[in-house]
Amino acid sequence: MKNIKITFPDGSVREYEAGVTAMQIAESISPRLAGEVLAAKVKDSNGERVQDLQIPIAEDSTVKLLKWDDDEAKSVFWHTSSHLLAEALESLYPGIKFGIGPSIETGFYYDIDSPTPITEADLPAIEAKMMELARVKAPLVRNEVSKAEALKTFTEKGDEYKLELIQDLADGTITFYTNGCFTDLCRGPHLPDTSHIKALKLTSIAGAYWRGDEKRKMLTRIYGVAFPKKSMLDEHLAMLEEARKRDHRKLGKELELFAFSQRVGQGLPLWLPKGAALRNRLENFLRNIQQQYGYEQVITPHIGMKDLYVTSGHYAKYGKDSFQPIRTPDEGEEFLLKPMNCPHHCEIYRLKPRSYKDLPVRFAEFGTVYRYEMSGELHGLTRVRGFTQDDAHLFVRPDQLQDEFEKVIDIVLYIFKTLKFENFTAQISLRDPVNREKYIGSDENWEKAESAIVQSVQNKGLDATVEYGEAAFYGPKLDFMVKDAIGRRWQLGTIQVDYNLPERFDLTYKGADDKEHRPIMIHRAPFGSMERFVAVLLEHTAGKFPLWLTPEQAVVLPISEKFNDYAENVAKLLNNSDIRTITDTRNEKIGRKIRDNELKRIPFMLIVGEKEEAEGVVSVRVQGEGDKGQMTPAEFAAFVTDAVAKETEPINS
RNA sequence: GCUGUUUUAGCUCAGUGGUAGAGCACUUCCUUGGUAAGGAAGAGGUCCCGGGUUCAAAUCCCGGAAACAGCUCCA
Repeated sequence: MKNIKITFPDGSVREYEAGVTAMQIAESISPRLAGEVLAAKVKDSNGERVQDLQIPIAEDSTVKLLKWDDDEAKSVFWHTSSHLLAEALESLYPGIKFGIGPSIETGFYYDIDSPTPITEADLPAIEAKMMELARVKAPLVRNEVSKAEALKTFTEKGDEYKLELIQDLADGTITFYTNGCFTDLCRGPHLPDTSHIKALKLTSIAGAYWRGDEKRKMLTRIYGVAFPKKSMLDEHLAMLEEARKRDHRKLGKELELFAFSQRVGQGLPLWLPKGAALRNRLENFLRNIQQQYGYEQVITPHIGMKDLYVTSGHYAKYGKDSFQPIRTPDEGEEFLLKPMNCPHHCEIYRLKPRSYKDLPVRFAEFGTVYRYEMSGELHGLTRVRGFTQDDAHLFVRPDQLQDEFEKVIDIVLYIFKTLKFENFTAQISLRDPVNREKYIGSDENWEKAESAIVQSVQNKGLDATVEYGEAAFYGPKLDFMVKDAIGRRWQLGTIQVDYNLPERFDLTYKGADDKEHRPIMIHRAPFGSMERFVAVLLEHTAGKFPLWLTPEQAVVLPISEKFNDYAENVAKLLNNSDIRTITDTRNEKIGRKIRDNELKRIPFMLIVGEKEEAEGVVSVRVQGEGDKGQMTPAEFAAFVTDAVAKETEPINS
């Protein structure tokens, strides 16, 4: 028997007989490893792949034995869990048909078409069945089958969904996996057997269109998550519970930042006094930065003639699915609520002839726009029908594009740094290479714009993913995404190159050659929208905003009503020094006042009683930390002012 | 928009075909205190909206709205 060399991630090499399996390799190293290993990542002359532990390895390879801590192992684990779910469903609901059942970021799901409806109430019974089946320690058996065989199997079973999937596969690449009585069309890989699954929870049930197509049948999707240890499941559920407490919709209500009213309308947020003040501070913060970068503020109306959007091309694309035109007493006169600010800004650009020496021109506006999002899409402040973009449009010469694009990246990164957003990802969105007809503009311009973005990202050392097919219909873009409390991904900042609108609005500038040239437009919004940004900020900070942003910075707590006057004086003094200070003069004990104000997340509590009044000081308590000793109100004001300045240090220092 | 669930006091939520409930918050009174909930009394409701069934509907049925989860969509 021939020997092969297996190289491990640490560089060490061992020899095995050809045909050894990853499981046998693990066993040869240690029994404990053999117990923990879930799958193997094998790299040989055919490339790198994750595969079953039982697949023989025939040639010299690099092998990584994957354990739970590897994300790839988790995927395998959850993929097998979805097969376990299917097995349980098939035994509980005879005649059930299956769509697809993959692993996802945190868990797995299976799409099913059941003859009897399955509801949330049925989930515990399904969980119990799954655990029962898992304990049997059924191996997952891999079988390679021909397309004809595969078709025959599922024709007999009467599962049209699997048949449709098989039709799309090439002969010779089809594999089945069987666990217990359940056989599924599946590429794998899988766990060696189901006994690794020690704890699981079916988390939710919802409809999902077959193959993601809203014109096709809606299947039932059951979501779940599974773990190799019970304690891991408990931890995971506790984490979800914690995350729910950070939900911006809950915090926004508790902290009285924003609200919705059925009478005002769906998806139309009402900013309450504290929320509005917070938003104003954010806007001023960005205004200051933009001023340093040479932006000019403009203000444009909330509506525009329908013709404006016919010119921009938006009417043709979105007209039917938007808020419908506003009519006037004048026959045939129609206005649209503005769904974006760019057309208005283009008109400002057009107002006078521009010279190449004037460029770049940068128009910024906190512009409120209205989009008729489908009702099922609305979500707290992250997806609304009326929102304010921190919008700006830069009109640049081709030779300025790169530099301007990079400066916008600088602004976005500065904002994220100031607000301590560390877990963002950058995504370059390019055209779908197949469906080019979805996009307007010439190939040449698209290629220039796409390469400008890719180059800028490289120059800034940004780690960005590239997504094809995610570009806007008028140009490619760079988006900055963050995750919310429960792992949903939202786009915040966006920078988009646009060759299209300058064309449609016939924007020009006079070049050094005395000829008319076409400027390039950059749309950009570092926050994305004020609404979404505040939502994400709320979830990131769990409502404990940085000092410079927080609605109330300090609250004065008198020990008893006898010191209310002193408390009011201290608050007045601090407010005069621009420290946002309130008082709590309720007839309550100090312990009660501390508790209530801790829960309101006010950063500083200033406790005043007999001692403090006599000495003209306050006792400072930091939210979440406790007593920090005494200082005079003036010292406290200086301290806070200094802390605020540090949080919002200007870019150039 | 689609599938499913939900909607009861300012908030969080019990509840039942026959007089509407709790805790917190609120008001008043007592208490005047030293670092995370002092005590008592009181007030507060279109039980989401509109129809139907019934002697009787907040509860059952139908329609609608909104919220939530997911899908689809996102200039």
